[in-house]
Amino acid sequence: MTEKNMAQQNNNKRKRIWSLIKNLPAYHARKSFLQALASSEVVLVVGETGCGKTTQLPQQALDVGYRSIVTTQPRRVAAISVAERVCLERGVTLGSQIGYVVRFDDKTSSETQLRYVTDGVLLREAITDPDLSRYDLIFVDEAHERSLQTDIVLGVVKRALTNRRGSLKVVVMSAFLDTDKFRSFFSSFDLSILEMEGRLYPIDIFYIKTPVEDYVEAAVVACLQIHFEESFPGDILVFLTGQEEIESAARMIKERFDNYCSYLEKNFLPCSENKHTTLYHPLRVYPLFAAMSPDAQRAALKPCRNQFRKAILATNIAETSITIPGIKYVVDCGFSKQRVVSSMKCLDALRVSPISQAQALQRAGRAGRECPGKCFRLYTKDDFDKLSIHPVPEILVSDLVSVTLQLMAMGMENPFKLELLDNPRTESFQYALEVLLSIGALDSSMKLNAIGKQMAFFPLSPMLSRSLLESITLNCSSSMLALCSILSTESVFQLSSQIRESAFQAWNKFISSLGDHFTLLQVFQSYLSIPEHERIQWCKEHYLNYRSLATANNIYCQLSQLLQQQKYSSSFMSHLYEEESEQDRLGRCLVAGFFRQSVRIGSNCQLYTLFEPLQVDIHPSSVLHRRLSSKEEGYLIYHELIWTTKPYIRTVMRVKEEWLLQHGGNCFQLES
DNA sequence: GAGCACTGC
Repeated sequence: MTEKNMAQQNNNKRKRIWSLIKNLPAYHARKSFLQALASSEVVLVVGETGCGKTTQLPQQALDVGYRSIVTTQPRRVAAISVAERVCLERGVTLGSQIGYVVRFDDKTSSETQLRYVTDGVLLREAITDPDLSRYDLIFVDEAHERSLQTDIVLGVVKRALTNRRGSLKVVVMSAFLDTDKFRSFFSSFDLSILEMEGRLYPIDIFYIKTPVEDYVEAAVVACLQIHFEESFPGDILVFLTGQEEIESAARMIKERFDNYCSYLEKNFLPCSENKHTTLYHPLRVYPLFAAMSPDAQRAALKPCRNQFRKAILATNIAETSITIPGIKYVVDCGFSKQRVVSSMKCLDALRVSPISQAQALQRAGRAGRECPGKCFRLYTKDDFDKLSIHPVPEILVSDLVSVTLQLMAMGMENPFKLELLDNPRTESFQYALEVLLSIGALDSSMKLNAIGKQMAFFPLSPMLSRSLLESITLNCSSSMLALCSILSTESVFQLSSQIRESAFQAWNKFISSLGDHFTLLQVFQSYLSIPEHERIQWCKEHYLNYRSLATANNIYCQLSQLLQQQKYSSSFMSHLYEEESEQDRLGRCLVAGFFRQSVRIGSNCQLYTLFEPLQVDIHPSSVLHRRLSSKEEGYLIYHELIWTTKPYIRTVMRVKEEWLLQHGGNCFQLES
């Protein structure tokens, strides 16, 4: 028999094993899952939220003798809460047989056989163990969300399957799956597909008859209509796109509801409490978005015991991240803010764009978790049909510098070759390689060098990693650790229009004339000097975001530990620039990581980026905004470039020309 | 003088 024939026969054998098991009730699912697992290398499980796939299937695998199982989740909270639930179901202590690992929190031990992890954690493990050899079974959950990390995990897992034929099995789980895509992605393996029945209650979906111009107005009307016409109890969840929309909708609902109530009371109702409550129930409005304080978020989630009806106005944080009890009605505006691909490199732009059908289903599903519900879509059925079925995979619109470094650290010399569900444009990878080369992570043959390996070791952006490594050489790593930590977190300055004056006054003492980097460092170092139990109060007094600072502190501790593990030899350190101030040395380190993001100050404070021919402005939130004198010359570096009404640079600092010359990766030379 | 959807190591 020829080789070709043998290959063909093997292929046929695989095809025959492939099976499709449709809509299994839960009691059948158990048997079928174990059969599928026994006969295939890859199992795709499709099932809505609540079908028990995440909690039940890994336990079944445990019961039939798999001894090292991992289940990945895109989000921390999910990994933690699922692990806790499974432990409760089995009556075992968290961290013994079953545990979880998320950043800053490892609840596993040597006896742990089933671990729930975020996919970022698994990718980090893959750097030291690219074939994931410590696991015999890997579950990848929420694959339909197509997050950057999940897509990369799927690529790495497929590679491990190929390298470890026979000793590894994979289960991909999702709510609604592009089955064909996943089937062809895993076509070289024995594959089973399992569909499990969800436990969602039926949801009636209503469309608007004619398109609306202003969906915020439409959402307000819909919300009030539901309140007055639909049965009580049952809370309302309204999906809008951002803080501004949510706040104005909240104002409008409150206003109109109050007006209507006083109109009713004046004209129809005697002032009797009883009659009052039988004719209409009170309505309370709660905003919900990520930037809110945890206290305010909790208020929106607190059950109201049917004393009034809640209307929660949320961003897509309520789509996946936060589950709100008591929701019976969903209003969906059909839009969300999404990152859009930009022709310009390293430029973020958010735009309000139509959601996908999958997202619309997800939003509607929020109405049927506890009882039959209703979903009111503020768009026509025609418009729904025109929506794309699946969301744009994140990998197609993301910056790949970090991911490329990680893949190379796993030993892939050519990350282009990793098989992925959707391949990013070649330019994205090429750009990533170009960046890595220029900041010194690659040698001239484009292979990862010692510095690059070190950079991948830290959970930081490659540019920050580069700055951190430079700071070891220049003997200022302790302050750089703090700077890296605070630069890795979201904004610490809490903006609110009412308290602007007093907030600016409170921030004044932190401000550094060099720019935002040292201002932030000043804030963080002051925060660290405050006793722990006084920190929350201190943040309140200074209008600072406690959550961000606490996260920065966690990162700071993690980075310090990692740095200690590394034990850099003294040959790594130099005595260069010893006579300079620490600030100057820190500046040099930042330039070593971020010189690609440098800007020349031209006449009249016109700013031009040096790597892309682009004129930019300093964002009004920067301490250097309007602080450059009209005759000032020189250079700046920035941490972020964002496109809103025009290109803005955010988190900006002044740098010296000689720093660019000496730490700019040989990209600069003096004009003759 | 403008405005930051959401995750993650």
